[in-house]
Amino acid sequence: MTKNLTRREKVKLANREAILSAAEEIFAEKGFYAATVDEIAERAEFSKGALYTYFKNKEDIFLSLVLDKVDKQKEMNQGLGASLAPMECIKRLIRAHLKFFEENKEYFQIITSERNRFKPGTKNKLRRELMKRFQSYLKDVEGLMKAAIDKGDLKNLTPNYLAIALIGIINSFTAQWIFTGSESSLQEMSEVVTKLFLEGAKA
Amino acid sequence: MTKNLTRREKVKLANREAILSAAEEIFAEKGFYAATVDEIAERAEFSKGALYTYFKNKEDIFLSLVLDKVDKQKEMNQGLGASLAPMECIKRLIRAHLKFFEENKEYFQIITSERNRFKPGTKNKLRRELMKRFQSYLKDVEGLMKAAIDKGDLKNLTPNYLAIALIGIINSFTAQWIFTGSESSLQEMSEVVTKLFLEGAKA
DNA sequence: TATAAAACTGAATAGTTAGTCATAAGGTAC
DNA sequence: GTACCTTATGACTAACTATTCAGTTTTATA
Repeated sequence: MTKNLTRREKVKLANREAILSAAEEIFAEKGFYAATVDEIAERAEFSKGALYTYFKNKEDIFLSLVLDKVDKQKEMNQGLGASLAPMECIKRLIRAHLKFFEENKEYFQIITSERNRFKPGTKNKLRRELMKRFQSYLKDVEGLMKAAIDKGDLKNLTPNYLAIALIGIINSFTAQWIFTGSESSLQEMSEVVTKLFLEGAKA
Repeated sequence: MTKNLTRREKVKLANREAILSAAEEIFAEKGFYAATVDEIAERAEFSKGALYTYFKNKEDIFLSLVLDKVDKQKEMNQGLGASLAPMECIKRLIRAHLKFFEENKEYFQIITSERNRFKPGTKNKLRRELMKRFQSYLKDVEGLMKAAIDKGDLKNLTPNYLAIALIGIINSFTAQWIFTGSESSLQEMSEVVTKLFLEGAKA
């Protein structure tokens, strides 16, 4: 699918990816404001000026990056088979989420750090787009919860609350995994997370 | 207890609080780097120079603020009666947490945004202190979980995981509450949160 | 009220950084 | 090989911001 591109176009695309990848690391480590364009350029092995032929400005780098990842995550969700029994779907969702964050921990750090700044009221088109996708993402999980409730698999609670709780547990495990040095495997937490979410803590 | 302070000392203390309160709003809104000392000074109705008679520098303002709040939160935890049955304790912990975040949403925003930057390796004394207190905070919740397990009230899972899950659910509800405009009461979520944590989602 | 100490002010300083642009290098097509 | 076009470079600019400090105002005391 990356075919019927000229050599030049392919190089351009690869360079773009390299810049985004460098930016991901820097933004994760320092946050949007403390990260400098110079540093991103250096890590990507380009001059600063070159970055501006790929992206309009620093914010454009940032938002392109996050947008790409949000889409990848959403794609992943769709790929986990809505045809399955809702319950099985939820188990897979948990595993897929943990896998995604394990493979994209910089992204996780970026969104947890910067989500506050995506709040309503912003004029920027990309930011609005991003907010829209965050919301649509939550809605997807909610939809899954609703299906499971209708099937009688889950308690009849507001799907929104179920989704918030599940995402919260996943995020919390991910954050702690990162904080403690990301040494073990995050995916291995799937069973505990699933058990805690479905069965609860009570004996 | 604020007695046997001279008038001057009392004013000084009040001013310090005012500056921290202004800083809290600005830091929550913009994050540490994007917040400017000018803006904090203006909101606190002081000149920029005056801030430097109260605090060593911008970071000192920030860390003093967070340290104060961490301590308040810890204090709150201790105040909820360790003598009670563990189960009752957990219920109160959930309510107390939600209440605290409802009353300190700026603090919540600040720590979720900046926690990444508190990671190991920092030389700064205050930062290390802060990290230590975060850890000790998690340990407190873990201790509670352990007590409840020993009593046979909770499943025999790693207390660390139980604590992570509960904190995750609470944080997630808080984040969503803030994201959607903080209009309803967050404390009212206590029952849902408790139910989800203890009973789980499964029907 | 006079005096000294404390606290405040805001302009000046020193440093940083996003973004630009004239110039150079590299690639493409004939 | 040459003329042309695309991309890369990095010094430069303009703007911003943390911190300082000399001079001013306020407060406490006697």
